[in-house]
Amino acid sequence: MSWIVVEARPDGGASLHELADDADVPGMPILPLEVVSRVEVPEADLPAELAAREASHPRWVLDDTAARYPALLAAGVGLERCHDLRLCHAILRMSAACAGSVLATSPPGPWDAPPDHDAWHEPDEVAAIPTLFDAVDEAGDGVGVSPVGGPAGVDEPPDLLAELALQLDAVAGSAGPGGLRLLLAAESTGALIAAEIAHDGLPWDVAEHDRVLTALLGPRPAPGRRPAVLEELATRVRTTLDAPDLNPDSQPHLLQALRRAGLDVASTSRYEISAQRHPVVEPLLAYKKLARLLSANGWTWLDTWVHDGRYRPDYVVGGVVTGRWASRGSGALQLPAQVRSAVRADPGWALVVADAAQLEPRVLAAMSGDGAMAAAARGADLYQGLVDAGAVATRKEAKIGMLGAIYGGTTGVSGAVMPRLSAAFPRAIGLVESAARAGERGEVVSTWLGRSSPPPGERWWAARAAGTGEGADPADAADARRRARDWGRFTRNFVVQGTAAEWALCWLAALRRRLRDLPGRPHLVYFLHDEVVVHSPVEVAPVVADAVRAAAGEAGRLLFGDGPVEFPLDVSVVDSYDKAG
DNA sequence: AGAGGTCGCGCC
DNA sequence: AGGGCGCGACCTCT
Repeated sequence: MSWIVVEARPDGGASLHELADDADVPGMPILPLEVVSRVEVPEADLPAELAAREASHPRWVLDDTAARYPALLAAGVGLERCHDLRLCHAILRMSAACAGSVLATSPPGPWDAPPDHDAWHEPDEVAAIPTLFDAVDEAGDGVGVSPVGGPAGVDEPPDLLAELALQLDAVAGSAGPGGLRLLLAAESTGALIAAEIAHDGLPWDVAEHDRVLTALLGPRPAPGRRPAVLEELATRVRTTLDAPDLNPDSQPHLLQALRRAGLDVASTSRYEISAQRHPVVEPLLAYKKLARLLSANGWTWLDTWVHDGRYRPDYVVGGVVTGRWASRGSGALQLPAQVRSAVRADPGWALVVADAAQLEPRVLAAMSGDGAMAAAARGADLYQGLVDAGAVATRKEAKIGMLGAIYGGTTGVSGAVMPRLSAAFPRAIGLVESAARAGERGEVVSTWLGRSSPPPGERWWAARAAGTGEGADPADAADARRRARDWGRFTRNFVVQGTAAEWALCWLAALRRRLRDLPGRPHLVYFLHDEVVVHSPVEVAPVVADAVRAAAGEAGRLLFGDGPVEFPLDVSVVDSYDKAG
């Protein structure tokens, strides 16, 4: 076996050597060739901005970035670019653009198996993440370097270069090779970024978080006890409902007590309760709000997820069917506004917080080529632009109408505004309507770069068969229609949400590259669908803010060329996250 | 005791 | 009367 040796350079890059199998190089991380290879990827059809770099920079081919890269980072090695075979395989298997390829038509193989997280970590080891030296020591029997898809030593290790060849073939023969290449590059860079964010961590002020909790809930109680403020609210709820033994955390009992007290509710949801006029509403809603804070982001969360002043989100790149990232364990994508003041830059550092304004409607305008909507999106406020264009009367109508168009809203204000939007912006609305109709027929839809939606499952087709035709039971027919509409809402949203996710990935990747050129090592510390946070030395922060904007422009050009749609950002330089925006 | 389902709600 | 998620609490079933 030959080995690739990755050697950290002082400038933060890495160099590599190929070694004989008995080589022993103390202090250097070593990976077997089957796990990581340096490969030059053909650059045909890449946008010019990428192609120039593609020619001169190596792209590391990894079987699974999430499994390999943390150890590299721990050893002080950063990779500039990679091709993640696992993530790219998943995209290409599903993509309608290469449905006829060998890759897509082969029976399921090891690259289709879900990643085995247990194989990455040795729970009994002191270090949660195995070091590369562990991998080398145990490589002889496969432990620690087990490939994706099967127990070590049982299956043949997947052949990385063979898989790469299949993937490149699938792309080259596809209907949209340029888009897919960009998508695969962006997805893979996302995998690098997710690991880098986990490595660096989001700076977190535990004392400030504790202050917030104490101010809202009272001092931290003994384990198993309610904080004083919550207990007080619970008592008020019990008294008001005349239910002395009520546990307000129990939905069935709470619903029972509410109905007995005369409230007209069918559930205990905040929405229903807030519509009632009753003295219990105020303390109960306050209770629910604070109980949520305590259970989701209270002291237990703090103890579990924040260490040494850093919160380390565990992102799952490609974890959502649309291409959005998911997260694992700590609710990284649901940090409530209440605790954002605890996200605090280190002394001498700042947070550069940026979010893309009305990203999804802008993406829809760009991908549909709707000139009228693009013109309305010229300013910083797209919704006001729709009003100024005369399409709708108020900004509120514009917002609800656009969200309805993207999410599939048909009732209320949303449904009422749709005909006017459709008349004013026929291509944009036509695109989402067409995606909805395709989904209702059970067809696959695709994003701008070529990520495809999953087809409906067996139950969907069975329900459709049962509900279609002359003699169908009316109940079956109604069920089939409902399922069709539901799936149409999913595919309608898929094309927009998925393309927005692609824009965001390109934005992240472009930003990361720009940050590498700046002094002081400003680095990404958080990502949330259409928002990024960069931790930066204070004196570099203004340049970082420029880089974030420039990266947004680059993302727009990468996806849509020099089209008319702009992607403005709201950028803030702050010392804590709550001050952004 | 533990697994799995439902609800409710946080984020976009 | 919307799309996508993850998580904790409770509850039920095994």
